[in-house]
Amino acid sequence: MPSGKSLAIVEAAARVFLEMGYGAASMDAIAAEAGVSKQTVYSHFGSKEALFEAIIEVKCDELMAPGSLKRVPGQDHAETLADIARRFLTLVLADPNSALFRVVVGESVRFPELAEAFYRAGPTTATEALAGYLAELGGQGVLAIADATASARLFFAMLRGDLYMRRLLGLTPEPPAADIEAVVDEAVTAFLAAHAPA
Amino acid sequence: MPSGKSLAIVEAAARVFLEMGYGAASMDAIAAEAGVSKQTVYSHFGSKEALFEAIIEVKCDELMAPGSLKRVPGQDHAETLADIARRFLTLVLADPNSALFRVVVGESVRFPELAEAFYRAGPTTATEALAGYLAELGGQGVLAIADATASARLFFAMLRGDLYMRRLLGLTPEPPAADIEAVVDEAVTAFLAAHAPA
DNA sequence: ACTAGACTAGACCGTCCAGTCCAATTTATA
DNA sequence: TATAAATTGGACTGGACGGTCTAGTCTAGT
Repeated sequence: MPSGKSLAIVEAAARVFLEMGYGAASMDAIAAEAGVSKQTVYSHFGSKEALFEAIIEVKCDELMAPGSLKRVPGQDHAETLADIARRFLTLVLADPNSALFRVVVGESVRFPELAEAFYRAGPTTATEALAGYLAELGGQGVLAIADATASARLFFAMLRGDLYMRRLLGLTPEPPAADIEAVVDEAVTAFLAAHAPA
Repeated sequence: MPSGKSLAIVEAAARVFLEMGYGAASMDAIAAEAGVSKQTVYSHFGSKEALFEAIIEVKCDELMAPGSLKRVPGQDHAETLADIARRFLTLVLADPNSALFRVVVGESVRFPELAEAFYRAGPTTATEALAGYLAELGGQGVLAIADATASARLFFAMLRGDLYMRRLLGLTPEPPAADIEAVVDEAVTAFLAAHAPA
């Protein structure tokens, strides 16, 4: 139960960490951003490391909260896949989330456990969910799926194309929906072609 | 013409920066690693920023030095694509290179020009080279290529799958050739299926 | 031998920052 | 209202680090 103060600290810390990275973020800046004294920060979270870890874990959880795989019943598989892809890309390319990823990558040497937590919360979870759906489609003969997990990974990989790379490097602002749609179309089309049943 | 000292500094700085990241790398550590006095570091490169930029640019150039697209004449297109993929993945997953990428991503806020230089040296160059080849294949009717650049990007995206992600997050050591081969096979197969001529 | 320039070792300066301490003040609770 | 708990703000410590400076060494070339 995050009281007002505690919540303010978490949110401020997230803002500062994601914007400036771990090294460049100072505890004074975080306290100021939270409108709270530094001592209060230290009584809620014992150290900078602990605060950072807490923030990253909270953000990882938030990232996965929107269940990312609610299927609409009447939909055919192409549109369902497009939906999943759209939701994935929108989430992953959004500003605070790509900033989070940048920070986790940048600090993965200093905080390997965080990188692992991120990997579990993100890629692993998403892959497993999609693999389940693909296995189902494979069973129905709608698609030719030899290895559902591998296919799920391939699907997400196809979505992490040039746009994703440019976001990762901070070269592009959050893209408009149309740009995302183009990537989704291309990936879904190619994926379906590559998994057409014999 | 890097004299012995200058070269030692560059190499030591590369090692330290890539291993520890920009923030955690101290100039004292770099000097010590180079077996050189700190003053010498400062007379060769005026500041930490300048040194970092120099190192990253050198590494970006090195990264692209192995021309990455020498085609063997008698080879069919599937094997050529597999070759390109193999070379790309081996390069990109190798230890110093993925460390470089991690650092560039992590510092892309503080050093946007470096991120841009990296993007140009890496993704842009590779994509253009492959797009040229794909356009050729398209012209011959070997593959159905509507947008050569888009297809090239898709090809590389397919290669940046789970293994790539795990390397990015520092969760896995440099993978054995067999692991790379599996990714190559999967990607090439899917890519060919998605671009089969009508 | 003389000189010039690169180099060394390490002291040193100023700054920044994580983390502590504390006296004063607010807030909550009974 | 009285008391306990949480918070504040700001001074402070200790240490790391970027960068400078200096006194002196090493090596060539002349």
